[in-house]
Amino acid sequence: MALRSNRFDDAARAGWLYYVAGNTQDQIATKLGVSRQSAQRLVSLAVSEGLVRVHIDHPIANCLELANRMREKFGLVFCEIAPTDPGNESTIVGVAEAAAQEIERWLRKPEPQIIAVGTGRTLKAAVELLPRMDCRHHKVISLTGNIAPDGSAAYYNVVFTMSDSVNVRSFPMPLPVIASSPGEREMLHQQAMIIPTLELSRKADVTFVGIGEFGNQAPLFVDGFITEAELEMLSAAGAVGEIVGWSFDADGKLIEGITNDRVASAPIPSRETSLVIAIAKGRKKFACIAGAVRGGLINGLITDEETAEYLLGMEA
Amino acid sequence: MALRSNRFDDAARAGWLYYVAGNTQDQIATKLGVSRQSAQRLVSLAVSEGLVRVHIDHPIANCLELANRMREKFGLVFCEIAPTDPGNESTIVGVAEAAAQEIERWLRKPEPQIIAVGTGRTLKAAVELLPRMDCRHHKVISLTGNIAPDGSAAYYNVVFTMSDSVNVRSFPMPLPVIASSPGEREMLHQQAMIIPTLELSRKADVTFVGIGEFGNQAPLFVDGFITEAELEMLSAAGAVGEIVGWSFDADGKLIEGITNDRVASAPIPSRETSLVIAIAKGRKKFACIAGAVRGGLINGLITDEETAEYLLGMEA
DNA sequence: TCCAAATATGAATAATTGCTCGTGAGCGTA
DNA sequence: TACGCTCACGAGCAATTATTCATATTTGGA
Repeated sequence: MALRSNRFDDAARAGWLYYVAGNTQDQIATKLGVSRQSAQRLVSLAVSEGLVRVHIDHPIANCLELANRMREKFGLVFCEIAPTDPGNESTIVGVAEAAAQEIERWLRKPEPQIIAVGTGRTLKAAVELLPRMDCRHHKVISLTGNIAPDGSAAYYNVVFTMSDSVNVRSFPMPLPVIASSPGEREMLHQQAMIIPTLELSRKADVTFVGIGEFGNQAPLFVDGFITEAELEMLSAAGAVGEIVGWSFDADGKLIEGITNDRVASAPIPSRETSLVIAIAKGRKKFACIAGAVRGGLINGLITDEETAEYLLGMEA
Repeated sequence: MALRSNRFDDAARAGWLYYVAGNTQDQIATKLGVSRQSAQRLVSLAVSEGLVRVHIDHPIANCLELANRMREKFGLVFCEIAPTDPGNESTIVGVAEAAAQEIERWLRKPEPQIIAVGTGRTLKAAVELLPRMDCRHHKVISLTGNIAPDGSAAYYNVVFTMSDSVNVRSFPMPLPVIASSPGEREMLHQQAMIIPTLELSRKADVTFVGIGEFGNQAPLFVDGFITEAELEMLSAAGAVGEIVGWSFDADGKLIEGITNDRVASAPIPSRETSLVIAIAKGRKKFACIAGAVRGGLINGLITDEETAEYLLGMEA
């Protein structure tokens, strides 16, 4: 441990000398008394371990304008657009960074906040970008269960990742994501450990969720929360996307039955009294993001230029 | 203007693609439709214009420990130590970054704050690092006059620099730094525009100041606020440093007379009721920083490892 | 309209950075 | 002790980035 933290210390120092003080790796090597290659490794370790945080302090005009038009067209309370990296469809680093920024903004508030979180790859990436901070006065509530179908801890659950860097009172949900029957879901929700968490989720000041798409890459299916048969039934019933397990159609209306009568997640908090911010981008998600905004399942959105342009281009 | 902002927009986008999305400059050139050289220039423009902000999210153990020992030894309420770049004595980028961080922390507070600021190169560098933000609810007060001896605006005044990026209610002092006589100083302080500003400075929640050293590089002298004769008289009287024009000796006691009876700056706010943070580092400043902490002229300090080690090594 | 100064561009080249790979030290195990 | 494994190290080389310089192109005046 001492070794490890010493290594990180060196990495941080190398990163500082490189990015902040503007030394070359050669100079750093001399100053730290290591070889140039080692200095290079320290710098790259600092980057890969997220010790080095970069952000661009300039509002890119196109992003601002798209955000305004999005708020206008879809009546969003909050909208933030990150640049798109053309030709790199899969990178989520832009929206993750923007989301981290926004989550941090909430965490910095001195008044105690109730922050609810869903799941998802992008959300998880965002949470990993959070700086170390001490926020004991806030509460972070997971809207969804953290038990994977095989009984292990669900990988894309976000609450635990957050506690790596942020000291906050957290309320995970020791539940599966989708119960085996409506009755079981009822029973689970009666548990003493769950009731106060559900209660808190209803009072969330702000909620951050991902949006899962349908299709053969559907995260609900890929992660094993639903079977292929259920996936097909849901698709046949018009499902295009899902938020914390609640499947909805192209108009953002929740699908009746199938899996929705046994989703063990808390309901999406009210958009009347709180801000529900979705973080999602990319072509595969166009339809489900469109559904979520159309149906008012969310009133905040963090996405990228390409997605915003698609959403603004489509029929209202 | 459109061109300029467009250029900055491109630079920001190039910087984003480079530092955040991790593209090479070649890829950026293709994506932005410019030559590789132009892409390189855009990236470097983004850096030099401060559009790219880097910071290290890892507490370097040695810096933390030094800060603790500083607080202990000198009874400081606040102390922050930035890494030293060995062999680059002159760089102030480390403490400037740390200071910017702390100023930003105050500016982010939702409750209205009264923030007083002094002058100095390091403080100015720190303020230039502030991100764009909207803080209409705070007030920023200059403790010192902003009129240079030749009648122009004093270059190292900080309030105007701050308004470049931060939208805040600012209260500059349209005064010289040192009046020609005690009587003139009295008269100036009776002006209707000055009285409320002086009043506010007394109620500051936090104050950020630089510390000027004496010697032939003394900023007070170099910037023409005092004559060579005055500099020598002050030195002979034991002056080792100066905060917003108030000269003090090695024990941090204000010098009597000479220039101190006509300094037109507001007094340094009370350390009983507010936090007075000095930002200073470097060998030339060892003596004056030591004086300021010994005499309790300040109760907060942002400096670097080398300076902290010197201060901790000396006789209390 | 024309000229001069300032500015931007791309080619060439120099400097820096990143990667691969072979070596050897450290370490646990048979 | 010998063996095999992992891992950090640095040499060498490939890739990327920064700078310089000569040449256009724009801009602001007369």
